[in-house]
Amino acid sequence: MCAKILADCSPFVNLFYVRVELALSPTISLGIFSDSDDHERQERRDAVANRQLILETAHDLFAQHGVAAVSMADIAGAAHVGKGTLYRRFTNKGELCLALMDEQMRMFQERMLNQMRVESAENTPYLDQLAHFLDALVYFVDIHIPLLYEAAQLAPSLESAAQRPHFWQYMTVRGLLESAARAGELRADLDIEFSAEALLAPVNAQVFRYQRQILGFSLERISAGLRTFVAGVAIAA
Amino acid sequence: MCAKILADCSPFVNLFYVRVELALSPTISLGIFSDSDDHERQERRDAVANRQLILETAHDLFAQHGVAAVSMADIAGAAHVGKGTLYRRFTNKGELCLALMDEQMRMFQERMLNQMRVESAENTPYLDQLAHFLDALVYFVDIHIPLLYEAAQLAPSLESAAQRPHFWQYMTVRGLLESAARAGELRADLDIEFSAEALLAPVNAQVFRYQRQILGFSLERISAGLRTFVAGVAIAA
DNA sequence: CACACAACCGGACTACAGTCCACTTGTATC
DNA sequence: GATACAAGTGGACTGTAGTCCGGTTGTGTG
Repeated sequence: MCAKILADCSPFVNLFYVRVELALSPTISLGIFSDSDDHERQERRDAVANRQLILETAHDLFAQHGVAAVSMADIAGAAHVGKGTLYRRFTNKGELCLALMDEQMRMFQERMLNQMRVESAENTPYLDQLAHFLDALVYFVDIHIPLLYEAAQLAPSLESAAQRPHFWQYMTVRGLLESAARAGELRADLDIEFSAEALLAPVNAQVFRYQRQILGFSLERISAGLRTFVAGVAIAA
Repeated sequence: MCAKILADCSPFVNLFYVRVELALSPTISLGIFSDSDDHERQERRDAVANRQLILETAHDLFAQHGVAAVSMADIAGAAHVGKGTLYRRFTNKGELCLALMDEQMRMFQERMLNQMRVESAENTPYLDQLAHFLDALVYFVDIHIPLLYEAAQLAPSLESAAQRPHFWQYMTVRGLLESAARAGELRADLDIEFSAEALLAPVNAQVFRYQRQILGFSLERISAGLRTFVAGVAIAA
């Protein structure tokens, strides 16, 4: 599925951005690009209430004891809900973690999208836009690292939703690199798809957490380092 | 502990290489740099036999059913050994996976060490050495990715042994970058420690597996991409 | 309003990682 | 060879993720 979306995508940042956002919206489970009223049989009212209840309960428990220390049974218990109900709403703990940051993720995407629109209008070089994006991403990831890390560890299958955060990041970076290439900002020989992955690799939850907690890198340092690597893919000035 | 070793380490590649290897040898559990006969009370003969038996059994089961599909209980059962015994030898599944590739890892280190010695003698630029190292690493990681991935997922604590493979890779890359810096091959502003991490990030088991299995990148492609990124940290020619 | 059925719910159940501890055995010492 | 005890051993036990299924309830249709 990812591959299909990827293949279909228009190279224009703004366009595919919105599309990706749509495609990955959790309320629209099927019908990838159908944009409005596919009333795919709504969730029942009690189910919606439960989802909300679970999310709030999980949020509180996570805040109180840390993500890793809270079990699914704990959440179900605290929300006075059976485990079956919990797992019907969120197929695994990683999914729940992702759902918990869904709204903020959405806002972050929105913000980045806007920023890129503005910067494009101002003719900011695409590689600068890329650096700005990565900078913002570093700070965003740092805030949500407990949830992101947990989600990454508990992803059962590789194709699964745990890759969702990574996916739009990838599409964005790739889009910016492609734009940069068209604008002649890039070294000619560059493998854009690989480069997008490589630039995002240090922001992978596992890698990022290691850099922060074991190596003690500051956010500024990581961000600056990434900026250097972005500069590395530019044509020699 | 890692931090300490790291701090103490001589910047000379060859030296710290050997030291790291020594320090991380699984048979020498304590006494980090004591180099020869600390007869730290040997394992009992039956224990040694069991370790071997377990390793062989695990190897066979993994080969037959895949790493993920084999449980610790399976291994214990097939080896006619209690779970207590199994866990006394290998504190978790990740540790067992690492032990399983210990010898080949050792040989790989040896090979790389030799190669770097030769290339240094021939005055091969350090950045070229680095590219060669990363190239070899990509192929090595690919062979052992099932074990490496499992080990990475099952690492309980960050400081734990699961970082062992990463650690010497890091020391090597960092050492090469430092040598390159001294030789004036590097951009002046470069953050060497971060760069070492960033160059290795695409070889992180999770990231690497994603690139291979979902994105379908070939080994050649990854290797070539990394080479480009190494070139990116060089001074403009 | 009554009916049907899909969606929902709770909690018992399985499978697995990892711990614990009472018991056994190898080995160093005299 | 007898003794002491550290090291090793097996398997019962705990805690957690995730599945399953019989019973319940909300909602669209006549």
